[in-house]
Amino acid sequence: MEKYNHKKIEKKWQEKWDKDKPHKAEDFSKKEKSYLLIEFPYPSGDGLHVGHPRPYIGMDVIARKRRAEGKNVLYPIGWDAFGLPTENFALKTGVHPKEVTKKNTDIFRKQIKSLGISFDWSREINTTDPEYYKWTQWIFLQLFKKGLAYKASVAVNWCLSCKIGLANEEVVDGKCERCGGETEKRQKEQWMLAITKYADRLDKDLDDVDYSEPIKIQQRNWIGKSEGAEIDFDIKNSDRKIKIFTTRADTLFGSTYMVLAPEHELVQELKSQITNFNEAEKYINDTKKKTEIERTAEGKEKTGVELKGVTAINPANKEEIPVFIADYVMVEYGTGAIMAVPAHDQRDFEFAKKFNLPIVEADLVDMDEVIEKVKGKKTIKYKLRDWVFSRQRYWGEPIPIIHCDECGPVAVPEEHLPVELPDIKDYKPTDSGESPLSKAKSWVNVKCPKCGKMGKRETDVMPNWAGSSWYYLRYADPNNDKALADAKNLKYWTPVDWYNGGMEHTTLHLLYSRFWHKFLYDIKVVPTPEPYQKRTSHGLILAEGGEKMSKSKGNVVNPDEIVETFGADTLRTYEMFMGPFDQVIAWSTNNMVGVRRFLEKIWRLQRKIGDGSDVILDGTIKKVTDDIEAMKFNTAVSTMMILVNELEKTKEISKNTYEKLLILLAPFAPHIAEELWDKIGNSDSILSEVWPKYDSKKTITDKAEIAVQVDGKVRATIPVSIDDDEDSVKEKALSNENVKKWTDGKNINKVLYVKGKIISIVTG
RNA sequence: GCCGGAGUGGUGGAAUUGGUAUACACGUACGACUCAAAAUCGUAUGCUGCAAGGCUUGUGAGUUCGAGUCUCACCUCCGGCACCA
Repeated sequence: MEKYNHKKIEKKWQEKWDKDKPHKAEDFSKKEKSYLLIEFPYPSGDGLHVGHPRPYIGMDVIARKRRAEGKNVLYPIGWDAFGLPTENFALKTGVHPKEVTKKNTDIFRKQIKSLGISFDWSREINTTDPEYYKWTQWIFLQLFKKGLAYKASVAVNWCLSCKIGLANEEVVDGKCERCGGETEKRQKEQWMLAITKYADRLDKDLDDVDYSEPIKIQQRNWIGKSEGAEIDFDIKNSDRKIKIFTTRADTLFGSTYMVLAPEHELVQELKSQITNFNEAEKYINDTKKKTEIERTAEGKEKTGVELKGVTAINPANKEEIPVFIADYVMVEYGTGAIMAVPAHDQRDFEFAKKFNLPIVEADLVDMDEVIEKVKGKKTIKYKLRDWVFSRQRYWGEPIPIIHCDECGPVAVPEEHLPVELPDIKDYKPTDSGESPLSKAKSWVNVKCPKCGKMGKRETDVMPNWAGSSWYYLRYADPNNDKALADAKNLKYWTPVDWYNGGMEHTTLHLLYSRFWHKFLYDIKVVPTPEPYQKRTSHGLILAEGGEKMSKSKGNVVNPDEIVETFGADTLRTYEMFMGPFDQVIAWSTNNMVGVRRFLEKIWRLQRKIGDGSDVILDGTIKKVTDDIEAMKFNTAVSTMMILVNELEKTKEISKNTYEKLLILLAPFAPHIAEELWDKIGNSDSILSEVWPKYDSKKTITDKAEIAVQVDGKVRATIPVSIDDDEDSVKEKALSNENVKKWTDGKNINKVLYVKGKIISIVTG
């Protein structure tokens, strides 16, 4: 018998799959469709590390199994290739981002192919391809036409080192999500997408999809739906009112002062009435100067200034109460103003203590009655903010808008799409925040499509989340030049049946793409209200010491080396076996050895094929089948290991048993499965084999033995058969020698028999 | 602070959802094969004890014939959110 030579085998079958394309999905096939999706990678210059393919392998196992079950599986791949690292690398080396991207995707493609993932490579897409981003721009224009893309002057989170404005979702602990650098607020004209218009549906429709519970909860928290009421407070000697939002209208009687956000416009409007306006103005300017980190780092110590001369009237008890500005109230949320109830709110309490304000317990009253009495209005507020969509960099999709002095922002006519990125020499970002594209004068200066006068192109580009917000639609029809995808294709393939990705994208990509999809649904481009029927997540793979893998720490495990020395099948099966799929786990090359041994055992089993009787496989088949669908890949593998250990002990095994084992193994270790399938005399590929069925009656292991407990402790096991009646089993248990030893001289109070499981004897 | 998730051998982890805790794998020890080593195979391996037995799923209580699993309180770790009214 030849030795198991993974290099030879894996090369052989990968070349065959490349040629025969057995993983190609068929549009409009009569078979039941199954659209499986992983998050398409960003092709970085470093290539893959061993953690990247974990989700690809997991979904590949499911894809291969479902094909064997007769489904028409779409399992596609592409490249999310716009973004900063490529641009930064290009800036450093002088190589154009386009070329960097080409080089990186070539490396990634080669690496992924070396793992034998069954992607349908005929549908490969790339977000930086003009034929692709043409449709990203097209979607933007539809948003623009419906008023959901608009330009506004907003305080954006500005990353000082990337020199780029960030969306709220991209700021973590006041720092840039990408580079970890400090951010500050800058007032800038930005393109915004009105995701808040969809807040309600993005929250509510989570009821209709099969996402894992933590994902739903995290999205709901981020959307931050909060039901309450808006109530107007009169201002003494003024016809203006202060509108507040509260979820606790029932505490209105305990409101002893009010707070406006420093940036609240009412502060300026009441200027003439405020006797200490200089003091207030200084506080407002100080607040503006603070970066996000400073504002939260100073944290708990409350600051503020009373607006002297301004007195509000509590509508519940008509009491006159003072009005403050303080930075613990945010302009962006609610109405930017609050009624403070120090007896019932921790923050108000701290503030009241510091400023010696009265703390009054509110009587328990009915919320609805109070709202009605003070003529309040029930409303719902969300924490979700509109999406800052402008980026002042080069390597992104140009926003297809032309600014005209006469007409304002005008959409580029659809027949002029794509607006391609101009080739420019200098695409360095600028401190002023002006996009590098503004330097391409001949590109920028164009005629207004509406009036024909000279106008200027928008020079901001889209964020890297744009192309990924709809890519799963393109896979349904990747080469269409009339539409983002043909309606027929979308009707056949969408929604995505199962989408697996990282938990870190829950409030970014996942939410953004749900928003775009809902919009496309509203304008009747896509046939379903939700893009993804089911969403699961995978755990990160850490380095051996339990730290995150990173180039700088030098602890990156390269899959190429593992494939070279152990083989792709070992790598694949180990990544499935190492632990629960959704859990963070540390890499261990030592532990991987066990999986290699397992595959070698299967390899050697081929010698034993002979007259052996069929081993009852039903239990194994059921367990592997169910575990794969539940993503419990680790126990699926261990179930096969148990079977293989058993087969090793027998002299001869039947061909049928061995073949079934190979079919079960194939989704995990496809190369060795194909090779062995071929070696034992099959002319067809194992890929055309049908997933084995099991007899569910035979999977119930009618245990030959059950345990006997005396006073809660197992004292014996006795043989029973499924037909034994209760009394005879009890009789058998009580007459057992070991049991007698423990019941001797005691009263037997109770004997319980749980069929097929246990006998419990209670003595007194 | 709030919202999730998790604590099981020397290690990664199993446990049919209330029914024989520690499957599977790594590691370790001993044995077989070998001149030898590697590979492979076999046996053992939660702790304690010569043994019978006792103890054991982060800690403490509770429910139950029976708890890793359910309830309450607490501790620790991981993830998310955070002056959000």
